[in-house]
Amino acid sequence: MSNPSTQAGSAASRSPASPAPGRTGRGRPPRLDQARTIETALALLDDSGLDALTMRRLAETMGVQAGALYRYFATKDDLLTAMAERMVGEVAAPDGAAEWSERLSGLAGSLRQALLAHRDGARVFAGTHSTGPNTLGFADTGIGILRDAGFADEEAARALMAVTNYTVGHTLEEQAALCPGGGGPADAGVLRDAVTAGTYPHLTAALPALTSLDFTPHFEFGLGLLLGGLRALS
Amino acid sequence: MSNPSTQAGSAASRSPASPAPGRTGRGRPPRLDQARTIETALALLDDSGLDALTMRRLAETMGVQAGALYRYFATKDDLLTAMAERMVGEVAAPDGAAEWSERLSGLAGSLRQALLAHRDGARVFAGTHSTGPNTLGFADTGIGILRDAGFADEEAARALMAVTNYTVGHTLEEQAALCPGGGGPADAGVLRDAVTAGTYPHLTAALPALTSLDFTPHFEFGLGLLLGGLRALS
DNA sequence: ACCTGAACACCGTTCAAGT
DNA sequence: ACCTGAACACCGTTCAAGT
Repeated sequence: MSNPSTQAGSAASRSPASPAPGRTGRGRPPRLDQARTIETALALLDDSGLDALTMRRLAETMGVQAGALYRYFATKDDLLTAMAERMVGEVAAPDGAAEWSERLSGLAGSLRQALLAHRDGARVFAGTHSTGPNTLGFADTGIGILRDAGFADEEAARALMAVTNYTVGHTLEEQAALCPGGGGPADAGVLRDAVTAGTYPHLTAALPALTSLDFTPHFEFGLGLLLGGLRALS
Repeated sequence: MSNPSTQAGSAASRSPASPAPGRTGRGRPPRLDQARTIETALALLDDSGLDALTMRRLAETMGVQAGALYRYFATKDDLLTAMAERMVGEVAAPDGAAEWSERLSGLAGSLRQALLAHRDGARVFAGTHSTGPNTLGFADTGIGILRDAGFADEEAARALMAVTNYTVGHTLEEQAALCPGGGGPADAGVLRDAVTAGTYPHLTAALPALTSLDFTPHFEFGLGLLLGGLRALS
C-alpha cells in the first residue's frame, strides 16, 4: 500500500505481448509503456471525466494512433482495471499501533480519499475487479486488522466486504453529486422541487441533510454504524 | 411502492414533447409510448445486459427507427433513469406492525431483490438519479421508519443513505460476480491463483468466504452491522 | 519490436421530410 | 402527431503493412 511506483496489476499481464520485460539497448525506445499510459489516462480522467476517456483521445494525448495502445492493454477494460489498481496503491497503510476499529475506519477513509483523488474514481473502481498487488494488499490488510482483533476468518471477510461496499457506494454518490449534471448544486434544486411538489413528510423533514454537500460527516456516520455493529459482535 | 403500473418519473417529463397527455381519438395510435418502451428496455436488459442495451437495438425490438425513441426520452440517460424508477416501484412496502429494525432491513432487502430482478439492475440504479414518485416514496418510507423509531431528522437521513449506499454497493458486487466475465465462477479461480501466487496470509485464510457465491448471508451480515450500530445509538 | 493507416462494425443524437 | 431516412460526429478493436 501507499506505493507510488506504478504497478499495472495482473489484468495488464493479460496483454497480447509482454512489452519489453528485459529491455536491451537495441531498437528505438518505445514511445508507449504501461506505466506512462496509466498515468496519462488518469490525468485525462481528471481533466475530462470517464465518459470522455476514450482510447482515441488517450492515444492522441500520447501522440500515437489508437491501435498502438492495444500492444499494452488488450482491452479498454484492462486499462481501466490497471487505473483502479493504481488508485488503490495510494491507500495509506493504517497506523499499526492504533485500536482495531480506528485502523479499520482509517483504511476505509483512505480508500474513499484515494477514489476522491480522481474524477469519477469511484466509478472506475466499481466497474473493474483488479487482482493486482495493491488491491490484494488492501484486502489482506483489512482482513488482517479484523482477524487480529479476534474475528473469525469468515466474519473478518464479510466485515471487510461490508466496509468496502459501503465505502464504494457512498463515494459513487458523493462524486455523482459533486460534479456534472449528476446531482450537484443543480440537482439539489430538482430534488427540492420534486419533494415539495408531492406529499413526502419525512423526506421534507430530512431534506436539509439529504441535500447537504458536506459528505464527510455522512460518510463517517455510516462507517460508525458498521463499526458499532462490529463492536457489538466482539 | 410496489406499484406495478409504470410511472416514468420526473426525468422522463423532461422529454421534448409531452406525448399524448390527453389522447383524442384522432390520428393513428402511436406505435410507441413511455411505459411500453421502459418495459421493452427492461426485457432487453434481462436478455442481453446493459452493455448491449443500445437505442438502436431497442428501436429495432420495437419495430421502429432509433430516432423515434427521442420523442419519448430526451436522452438515453433519461430512459435509464425511468428504468431505475420502474425497478424501485417493485420494492415491497415493509410490514407496518413490525419492529423498526425489521422494517428497515426488510426495506433494504426488498431494494436488493428489486435490483437483482433485472440483469445489471444495480448498475442501472447506481448510474441514475431518479426523482420520481417510486424513488421518493422509497426514501420517505425509509426515513419515516427511522423518525418513528425516535431518530432525529439528520440521523434518520444519514442512516437511510448508509443503508442504501451499502445495499447498492453490495448488489453491484453481487451482480458483477454472478454473470459475465465480471468475476463469477471464472474469476474465483483467477482470484485464488493471484492470492496463492503472492504472500497474503489473511486473504488466504478468508478466501473461502470471499469466493463464496452465496451472497445472501454476506448481505445480511453487513446489514446487521448497520442495524447493530443504529441500535447502539438509540 | 513498435507503430501507422485504414478499415469493420458499431454508437447517441439530430432533423428535414414524409404521411 | 408520429415516424422515416439519412446524416454527423464519434466509438472499440483488428490487422496488414511499414520502419
